[in-house]
Amino acid sequence: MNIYVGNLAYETNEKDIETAFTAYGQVSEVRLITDRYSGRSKGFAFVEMPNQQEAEAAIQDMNGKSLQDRTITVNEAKPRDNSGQRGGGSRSW
DNA sequence: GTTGAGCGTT
Repeated sequence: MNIYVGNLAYETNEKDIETAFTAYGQVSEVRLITDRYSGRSKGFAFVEMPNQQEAEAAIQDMNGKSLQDRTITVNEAKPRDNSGQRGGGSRSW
């Protein structure tokens, strides 16, 4: 299950998220979203957990919790929008 | 500071 983690502090790293979520179960991958043009954190991240029940437990327990003085939002991630799809260079012409 | 980008075939 893909999990969305929002309202993170800029000081938060993938290791912090991984440590926080691995406590509830197995974490397959952690992706801290950073701005591609500035290299800074966007303030949210995604966590992938192979076990659904552990993922739900992590979501329910982590949602609304405070991490580094920031109340984070945790819920199931939505599929990516068109924003991440390749095609910046118009190739469809 | 709130839903993921890789510029060319993973």
